[in-house]
Amino acid sequence: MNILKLLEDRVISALKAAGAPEDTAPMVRASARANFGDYQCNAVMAAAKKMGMKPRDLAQQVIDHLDLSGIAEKTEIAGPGFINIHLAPEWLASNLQNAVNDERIGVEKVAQPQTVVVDLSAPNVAKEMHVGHLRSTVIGDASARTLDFLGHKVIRQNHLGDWGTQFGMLIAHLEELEQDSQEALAMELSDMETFYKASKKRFDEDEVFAAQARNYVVQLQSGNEFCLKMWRKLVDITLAHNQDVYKRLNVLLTPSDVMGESAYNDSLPTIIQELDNKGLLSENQGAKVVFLNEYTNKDGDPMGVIVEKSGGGFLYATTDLAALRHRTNALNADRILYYVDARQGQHFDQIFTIARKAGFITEETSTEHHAFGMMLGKDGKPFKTRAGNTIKLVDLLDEAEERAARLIASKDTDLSEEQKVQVIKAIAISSIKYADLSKNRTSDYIFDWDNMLAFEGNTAPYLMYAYTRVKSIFRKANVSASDLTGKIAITETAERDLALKLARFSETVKQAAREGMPHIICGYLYDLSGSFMSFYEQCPVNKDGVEADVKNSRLQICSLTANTLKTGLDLLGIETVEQM
RNA sequence: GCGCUCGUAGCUCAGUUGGAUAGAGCACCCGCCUUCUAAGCGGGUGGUCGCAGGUUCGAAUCCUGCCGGGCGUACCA
Repeated sequence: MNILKLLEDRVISALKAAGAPEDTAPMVRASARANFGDYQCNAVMAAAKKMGMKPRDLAQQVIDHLDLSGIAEKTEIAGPGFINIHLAPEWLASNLQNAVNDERIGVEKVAQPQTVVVDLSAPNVAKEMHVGHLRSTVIGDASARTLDFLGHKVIRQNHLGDWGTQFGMLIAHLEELEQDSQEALAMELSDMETFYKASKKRFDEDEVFAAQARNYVVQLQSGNEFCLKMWRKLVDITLAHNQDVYKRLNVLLTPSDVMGESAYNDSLPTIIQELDNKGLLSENQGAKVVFLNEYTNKDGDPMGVIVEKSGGGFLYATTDLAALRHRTNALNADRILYYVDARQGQHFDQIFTIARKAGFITEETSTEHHAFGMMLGKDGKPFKTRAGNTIKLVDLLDEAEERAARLIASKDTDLSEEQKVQVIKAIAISSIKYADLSKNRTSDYIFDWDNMLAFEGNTAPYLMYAYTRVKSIFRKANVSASDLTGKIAITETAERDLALKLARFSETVKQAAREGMPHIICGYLYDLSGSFMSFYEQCPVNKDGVEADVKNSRLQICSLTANTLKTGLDLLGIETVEQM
């Protein structure tokens, strides 16, 4: 049950009945503080202004027409004309009861499912994934999971960087290694960064090698079989590396989601042709350019986007246009979401504009660059290691596991050794992911080991811990959630607070899906966990003196709490453990 | 130069798209484990929301101008 939607519908009716203008938005929000009720309507002040009425008079008329019987126990006017809605505990209880018995815990699927293409991760061939890939991968994955949960058709697209001039030197180096030393070959390929750097070194230092590398670029692009075979090898090795990382990160990407730059190769001339047919193409200094009046360059002239180089090669704008066309025509996308660095904002603005003009996407296609900020060092400057490199993703994960292991060692637990290993992994990976997911993706973020691998406060372990506490109650109670029957009653403040939070899951998930912002779910789950922790302290379940019906009621609240936490964490791609 | 973006507590971040007294975590201080897991709970200290104007019933949020950081600004991606 989406409470927000329900209240909005009722408020709209009441506003209409009170004579408010047709386009008046209901403006129902969760109340800022408890004494303002559970939800508040902020629409009256603005509407009254338009109508030339006193806000409080209009508010009274809205309340007179507002039918919330059985839902609210009290609606009142406050301040300049707010309408505060206090939900009835009985209604909260019955709402909760429905969710307990619903396998989707009260979250309806959308009425009109869309086809949503999610562009995420996009690592490069022959390079290690580094921390810079974390946001795209993890946030994109969470958004995809959330859209999928709501019933949309989600198509993940991993736009792999698998094409370009660097493949000449990579192929030449791979060939050398295969002939010279199997040992060196195995070693370098176990860490793609080493291989890449060795190739670069050869290219810079050896003229003969460099000439061969350049030759191979041409060969590869003209479809030479040997070069293609070597190229394929590099791609496969990289994909295998990446797949290990995805698996470790609990990210739902597979090799079948890979649609790399090379996949659009053959359609690039067609793109140019179609741009030309539409009259969008110009020639400038030998290059083929689309000029856009919407943007200006340094000299204040219309900005040109080069789609074909003077030598005849294509650029990433061309590839991205081909991808847009493919996603619209072949994949039938209603929405296309790009989880890509904010630095490419202008690039996406441009290609979206061109694609619309060229008809590669329709008027209805929603193209959204879900940008995220850069990673900065503790000094607020772009992040680098002492050696000037970025941190490899695998190194980050290793460090996290070491820290988690130290934490577990310091705890007095009755976990088996086997369980400990599992818990360490779950906590380590979750902490890293949560550090990224819980922040508003649009701003830059400071990379700091301690911060990223924190285990207290608003972190994944806190949420996971809340989950284990609920599960612990069920172990002690010695019942399974499915055996629970009887009426839920809400009497204590902590129960009411928890019930309200549980009821808000639906509206939260929908908002997060709409905006592609998993941090909204994080904030919600943290809030929910906090409410549960208070409930846990104040409302005993298994202790002596708890009446049977109270115990039964609380167990059902616990059951829904557990399911909501698990579901919510799953939408974030975070695993739960039963004990920790 | 132009464009985009950010500036909120000592630090890291929220702030429901213009709502009421700006919220969390970390750090610091005080309380709570013979009672369902203390990775926890309760309480406290800490703010001129970069600065100055403007818009209006109402601004951290919108507009303008400054200040400061970051990014982008056609033949890399």
